[in-house]
Amino acid sequence: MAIDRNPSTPAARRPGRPPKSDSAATRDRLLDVALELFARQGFAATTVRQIGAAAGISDSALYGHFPGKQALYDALFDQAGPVGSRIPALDPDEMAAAEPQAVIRALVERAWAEWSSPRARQFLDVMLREGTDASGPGDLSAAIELTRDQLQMPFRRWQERGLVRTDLPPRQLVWELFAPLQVPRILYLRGDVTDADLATARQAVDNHLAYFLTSIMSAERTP
Amino acid sequence: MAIDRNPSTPAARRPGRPPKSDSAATRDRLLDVALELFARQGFAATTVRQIGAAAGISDSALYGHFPGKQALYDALFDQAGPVGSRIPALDPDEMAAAEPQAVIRALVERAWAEWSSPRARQFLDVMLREGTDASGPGDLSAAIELTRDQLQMPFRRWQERGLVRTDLPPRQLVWELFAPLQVPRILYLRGDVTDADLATARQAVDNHLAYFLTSIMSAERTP
Amino acid sequence: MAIDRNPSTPAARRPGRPPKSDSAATRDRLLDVALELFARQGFAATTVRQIGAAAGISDSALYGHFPGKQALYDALFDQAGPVGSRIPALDPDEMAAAEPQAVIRALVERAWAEWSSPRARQFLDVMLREGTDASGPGDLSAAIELTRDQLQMPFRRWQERGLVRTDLPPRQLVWELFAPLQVPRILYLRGDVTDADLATARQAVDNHLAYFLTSIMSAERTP
Amino acid sequence: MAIDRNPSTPAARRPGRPPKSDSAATRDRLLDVALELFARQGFAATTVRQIGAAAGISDSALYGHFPGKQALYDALFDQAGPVGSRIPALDPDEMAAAEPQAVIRALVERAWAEWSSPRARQFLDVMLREGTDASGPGDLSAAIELTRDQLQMPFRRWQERGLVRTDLPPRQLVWELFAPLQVPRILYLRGDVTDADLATARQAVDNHLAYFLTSIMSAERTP
DNA sequence: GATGAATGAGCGTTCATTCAT
DNA sequence: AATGAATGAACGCTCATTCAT
Repeated sequence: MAIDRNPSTPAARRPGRPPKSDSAATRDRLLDVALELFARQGFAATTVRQIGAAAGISDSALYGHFPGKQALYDALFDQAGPVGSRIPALDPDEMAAAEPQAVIRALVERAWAEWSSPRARQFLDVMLREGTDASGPGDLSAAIELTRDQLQMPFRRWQERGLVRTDLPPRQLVWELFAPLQVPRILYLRGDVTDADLATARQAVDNHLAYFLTSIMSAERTP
Repeated sequence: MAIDRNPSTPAARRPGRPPKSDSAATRDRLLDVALELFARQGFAATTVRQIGAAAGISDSALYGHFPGKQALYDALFDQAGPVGSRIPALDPDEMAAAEPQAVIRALVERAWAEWSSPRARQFLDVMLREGTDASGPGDLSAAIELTRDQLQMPFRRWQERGLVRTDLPPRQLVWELFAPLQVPRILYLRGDVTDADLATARQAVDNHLAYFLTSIMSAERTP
Repeated sequence: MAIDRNPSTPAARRPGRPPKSDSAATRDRLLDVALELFARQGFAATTVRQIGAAAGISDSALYGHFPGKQALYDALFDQAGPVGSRIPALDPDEMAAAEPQAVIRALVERAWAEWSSPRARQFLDVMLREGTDASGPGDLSAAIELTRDQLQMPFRRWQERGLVRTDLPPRQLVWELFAPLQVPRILYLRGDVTDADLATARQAVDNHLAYFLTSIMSAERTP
Repeated sequence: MAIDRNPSTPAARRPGRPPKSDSAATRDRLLDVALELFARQGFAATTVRQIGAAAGISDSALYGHFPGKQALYDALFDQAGPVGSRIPALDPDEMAAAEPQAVIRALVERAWAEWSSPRARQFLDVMLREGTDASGPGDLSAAIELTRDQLQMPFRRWQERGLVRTDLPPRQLVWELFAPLQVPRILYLRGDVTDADLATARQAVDNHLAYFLTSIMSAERTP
């Protein structure tokens, strides 16, 4: 029968934290929700409190994981790399040896798969929005150039084998395949895409693919 | 000799003109500088103080011309209409009757002139940046559709006269001409364009034009 | 008979300011209350909201008068000059010609008047508290040195006339008069002085004065 | 030979010593670094993180030793006692019997030794800075009073023996000896003292000592 | 039509403190 | 005895907006 040694305790409950924890998971959650909010509202219009709330923590807890709002943003892009360059490359020699039609269809399919992923759509939103930073639309441009470099060799081989038209340099042929695909991507494959948007974008991709394949068939042309 | 009835009047007041200092001019100046700032920094990151200062008035004076910051933004887009639709149309019958090559070259030239104007570049920046509002990239999409509508007739006529390929519907041909041009536009024709950017964009336009013209020439194709 | 063009105005009252104004007066009030708060609590422990509230405005309005909290602090010391140097100087020649006793009594009286003013007491508090800044106790030191410079001439003259002891340089005699007076000042003449404090300080000053006057009388000494 | 009951014990546990890692040592380290930081930056501007880091533990570990930041501060002053009272007393009878000159020189030497110690300098800083708390400059005042009490007896004896002037009460003579010494102390013997500061302070002390000794010599005076 | 003093909401960030481990 | 993830309060400051002049 212990005597209550402190009967006059006013006992106002002080701050503290409730239960649980998991540092790495929280960090990842912060990155996820931040990407989504930056994509939807832009960096400046997204508040630290929103990010915290969406991740299920208070705003001040965020500072235990990142030094600040900008650092969160930077971490997002460090982790992502050049955004458009994610089309998984096929083996160059294999491509050169195969039929152009099949190879090109496969490449476009891969681009589609990459671009329509939620993460890629959100990164695209942020990239288009935040023009001033290092990670502006310049990234998109760099991604296109990278693709041109990677694919010019197979196209040259196909030209040498007489499978595709030879009146234009291979780098331009790659451009004519991929650059137009960025248009449905930019117009429809955004963070908040609807099913209708997806269908519209897919239709545009298929149409362009058909046009491109018929346009590069070898034929006599007068440049 | 008229007697000066008011010897201290610094400027003789002319009869036909209302005395108000310059309301409309100030309003226009506000729209101009706001567009420039929104394009460069985004809506959220632009303050009314900045806009006022750039227009040569105090921030509170802005509220004499617009009910608020958002209203200024809205007025900008009300005044502009669908952004990409500004390609001055040629006469449809004239187009249909002329040589495709010459007409298409002229159309692209007009698009280039429109897109490279400072105002159009700034509007593009704002549109790409502010995705949430009514005036997001949807406008770009609408502009492309509008062009497709306006130009499908001449292409159909050319098809009927055997001047361009017939394996694809005319609306798609228009798409294949104009949609790819949006890529250099979006990547390089921004508010803060440099001479190098301009040259790069122009080169891409010319390259695409040459490719397009050779690709739509009538020829036998197996779809 | 104007028609009410806007009968559905919901008219939620938005922010705004109530009435009145007077820029310079508000600025002065801010300086006053800031000095008092800095003296009582220290710079770091005083919040901008406290200063604003004490001056009768909101915290954000403060930024219309000063660029920030530090600027307010700096303005306070720019306006004040070296804190201890405010003892109004007497005319040097007049001093040298007069009786030492009377002159010295007058000087101490002036120092007392200056040091016991509310403003000087508050400045002393702040100075002693904020050791890191340019306006730390170094100012006190500078003030003492200044006094030594200003008064050494009359003491030398008195020495030459055989009115005060000659075994010590005049600068030290000045030190022995004024430096000890800083002790009651520092201990009792603070921002929150009570009547009892004032009396204690005054007693210490009088005691020291009596001691000093008898100690500097010319007499034979063996150093 | 005792059998090791716990073969995985990394360190053999010695019988007589409590197993707690170093509680008392950590506590002392916390007090030390807290004093230094409070002296340098002030209480409000010093964070518990800084204190913890300087003591080699995390901030939350501090709460295992003290209930909070304020408690640490209080512990510091509980442990210290009245700050200026640390001048080690000489034996009263011995003092009264000896030559005033020698005794006074010895006393001043002890005061100097005490005041120039790092710990005393840091306490002085904190005391002057934190005026609001119980441990403000009132402590300094108390210390001076204490010294006056302790030394008035020897001075009275010297007066009775005709060795020092009798026109002033012994308590004031003590004041005239020690109070002025607080001035170089406060101005120069701070936490961050430089060698130049030390030399300046020492010079002031020596000058005052010489002046005092010649001023209290017995002589006929007319009050 | 314009100014400038003022406001209230809210922002990014810091801090003393709590608690499960 | 110590850690580290978390909290809630508060801080300095910015911003869009109001209103008397």
